[in-house]
Amino acid sequence: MEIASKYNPADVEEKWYSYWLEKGFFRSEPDGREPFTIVIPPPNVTGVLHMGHMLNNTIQDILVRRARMQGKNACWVPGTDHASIATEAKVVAKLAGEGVLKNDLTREEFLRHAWEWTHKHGGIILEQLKKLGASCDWERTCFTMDEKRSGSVIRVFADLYNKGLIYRGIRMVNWDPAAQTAISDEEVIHKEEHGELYYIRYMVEGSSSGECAVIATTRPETIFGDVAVCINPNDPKTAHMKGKKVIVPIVNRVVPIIEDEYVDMEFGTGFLKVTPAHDVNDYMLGEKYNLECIDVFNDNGTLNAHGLQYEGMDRFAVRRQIDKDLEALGLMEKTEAYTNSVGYSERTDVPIEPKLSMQWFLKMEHLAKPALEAVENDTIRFYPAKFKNMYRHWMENVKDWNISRQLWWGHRIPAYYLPEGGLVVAESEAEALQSARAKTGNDGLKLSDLRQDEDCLDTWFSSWLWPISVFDGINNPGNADIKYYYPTNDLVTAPEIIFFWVARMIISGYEYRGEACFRNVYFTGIVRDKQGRKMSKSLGNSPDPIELMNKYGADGVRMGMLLTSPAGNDLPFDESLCEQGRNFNNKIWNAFRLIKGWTVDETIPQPEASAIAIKWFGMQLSRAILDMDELYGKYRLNETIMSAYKLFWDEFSAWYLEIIKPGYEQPVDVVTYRATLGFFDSLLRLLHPFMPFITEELWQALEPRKDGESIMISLMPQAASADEAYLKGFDTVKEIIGGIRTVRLQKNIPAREPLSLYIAGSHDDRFNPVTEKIGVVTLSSPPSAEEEAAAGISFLVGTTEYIIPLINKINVEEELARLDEELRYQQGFLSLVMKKLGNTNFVDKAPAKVIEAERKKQADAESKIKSIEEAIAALKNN
RNA sequence: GAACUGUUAGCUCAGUUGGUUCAGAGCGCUGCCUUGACAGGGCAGAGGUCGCCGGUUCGAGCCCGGCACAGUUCACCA
Repeated sequence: MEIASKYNPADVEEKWYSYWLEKGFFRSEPDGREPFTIVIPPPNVTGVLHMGHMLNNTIQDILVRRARMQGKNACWVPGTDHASIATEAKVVAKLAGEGVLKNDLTREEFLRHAWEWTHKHGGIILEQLKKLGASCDWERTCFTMDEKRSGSVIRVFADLYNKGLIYRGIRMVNWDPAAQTAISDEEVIHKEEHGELYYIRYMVEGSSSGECAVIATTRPETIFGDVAVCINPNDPKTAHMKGKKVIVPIVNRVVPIIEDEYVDMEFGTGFLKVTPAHDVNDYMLGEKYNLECIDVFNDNGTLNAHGLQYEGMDRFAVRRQIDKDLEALGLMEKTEAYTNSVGYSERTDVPIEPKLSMQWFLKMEHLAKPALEAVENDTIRFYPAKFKNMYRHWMENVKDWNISRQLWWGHRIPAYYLPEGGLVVAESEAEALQSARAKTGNDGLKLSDLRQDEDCLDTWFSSWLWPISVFDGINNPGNADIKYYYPTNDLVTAPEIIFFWVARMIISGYEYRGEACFRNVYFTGIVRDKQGRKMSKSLGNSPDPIELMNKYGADGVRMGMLLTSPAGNDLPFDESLCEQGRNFNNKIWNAFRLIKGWTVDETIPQPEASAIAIKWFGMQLSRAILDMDELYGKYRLNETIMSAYKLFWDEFSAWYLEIIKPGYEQPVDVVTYRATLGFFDSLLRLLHPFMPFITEELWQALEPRKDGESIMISLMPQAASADEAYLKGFDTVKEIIGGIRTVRLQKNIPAREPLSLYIAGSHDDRFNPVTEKIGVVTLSSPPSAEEEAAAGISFLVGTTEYIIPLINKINVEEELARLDEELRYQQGFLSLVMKKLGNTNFVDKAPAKVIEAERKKQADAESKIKSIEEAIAALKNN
């Protein structure tokens, strides 16, 4: 059989993915097995795969594939999110490119465009996940705006409204002037910004002496909304202004000086302009003193009629212009550089504008309680646990959630306004009409008399139901799927959305199922470039995942993503990681080539060394299985893969295969061959969750398989018992061989030149065939006392001295110097130990076990010193 | 401004209740190796005052206090 010396992923990946699909291995239906469920964090429906998705979905696939191989009924539900703001923005931009303005369209027309866009670009990302090997149950693919999910959202809204948890009210909200919608507090990102602090003169009314209040502000463009100036009643600096009135520049509005301790006496001049419509704190002052609220902005961030001659100009243009105009009027005292923090919209990256508007809110305090407890008492575990702090802090200070958005793309709020005022909330128009008639007592009421709320719901108001709604557990709470698959097991997501999504899912889980929505949450890190920058489209520093997979293979990239990404830590991504992954694939490939290249001779006996190697590797394998299980349990996946990596590369390839490898063109005995195939099979299974494609390819080629067989539905190998002493004995063999190799290198002795190796001291003979084969040595006790004393090169393993008689090859001076150095080190070590043992405090207070250990160190050191001294004497005698 | 987390080899990270040679792993680096699975490889090495200062202890990478630096989250005074 001719097998290429390099593994070519392109040849096999598509083949096996199609095979898995065709055989329905990803499909899951409720049955008698233990379920294992993961719901995908739904990517934006029109998004494309980026490195963050690669990491996130690789991890999910590993967890799902492992669970499946543990005999569980694994179900990974895929789907996409309608991403209200993001998608609407894309559609608006696309239409604008065609010269069509959103405002010129009716809601229905706009939604037609949006659906068209969604159908055109939607689901690309799910296709890309297939290339990664994602073993999702594609028949369960959901969309947050498909019929069942939409129904769930509306039902939940109505239910929470009926429970009195949803209310409507005028509040100061975060207004995004680009998207022209309100957004929640969580969607506001504060950024440090270097700006100016403007000192503006507000002349005192009726003063001829030019008396004025100088007000420091960062937002001069809001003076059109000024309705008062506030001072601290305890501030001597401003006390002389009490009771007076000042004139707002440009607007020439006369406003009172009011007093409130809210004003910080240390800041600026001690005067604060009060603009209730455009600042949260000012709004509170406005409420307290019953001040007028003058909104000076249009929804798009330009000034409205209150802005006088500035009407129609953008808020920032007005700021610059007003600076100049005030200067010209002599009312600008000064400006100074000032750094403050400004809220930006997470979606559109424009500064948000505090704005009063009518919005829908969900009361959170009561809902948050069980969700907080669940994480506190580890009913739901976070990996890493450090995120518990963040979660607790947010939950304990949770504010009501603004759930309405002034958008069209999303779930329209099912509230219907009555002609005579008031509203009803209902799951359908028919029900709304019924309720409206009941409420008004007017049976003649028609649907057209009702007006449905124009707003739609926050995207997260649909995704917070995801673990339930994908199993239709809202509409149909008793169905077989939800009963079987819920609660889900693991959630894999980014810490950035812990409040947006994770916390709210937990809340809805308790509200609608009365129990946790998942057991474990694995928080991935952020994928960064070598310079530590977050990978992003705008920076252009993100490699294209599809190209990466073409270059290194899906398995290689999966390995690369996993090798250095502990949970919750950022991943400094570098293509060389994929290279390492690819190299590992190649290593596995070539080990397979080696094994399959052997001819098997059933008549030859099994070499002793092979029998030892099989016994040893079996134990080593068991130990690795236990190790991996423990690491999996702690979600330390990078360490899990490293454990498998070292098992395959170091233990299996470098030791096991080297020991059992028959000579060139020699056959292998059948016992060893069968055992080796068995080991290889186990190794492939252990590696399968990480590298699904190459493991399937080799597993299929390892032995004849029937149609319908697959490594992905086989079971994980189980650990057998391991004899620790035997493993330790083998470690000693490795050290001895290392010693021999070092001597060969130092003395330029070819690796295959046979040598003698004398043993002076205790030695475990069980492994001699291995030592002799790999070390290319003949082991023996020194043939005579004379030989033992004869010069050679010696090294210590433990307290045993191993001597290679090389009298002709050594430089006595050099060897003596080396031994002398070693002797001094051991003597120094011994003296430290003796000092410790001579310390009565230590001897009195330390536990017996520790003292015993020190005594053993002493004995060992003394024994080593004796060996070295003997070697030195032997050299000197020659 | 507050809280939390972290600081161990060139890089990315392990290091359990303080106690055996406990100072580790992978990558990278250095040297040697060209026929026999694999140079996408083999073998052997070098590299660290465990951020700094103090304390507790017979004993500290690990516990306590302070400091420095970094990151994250929250809050925000115009």
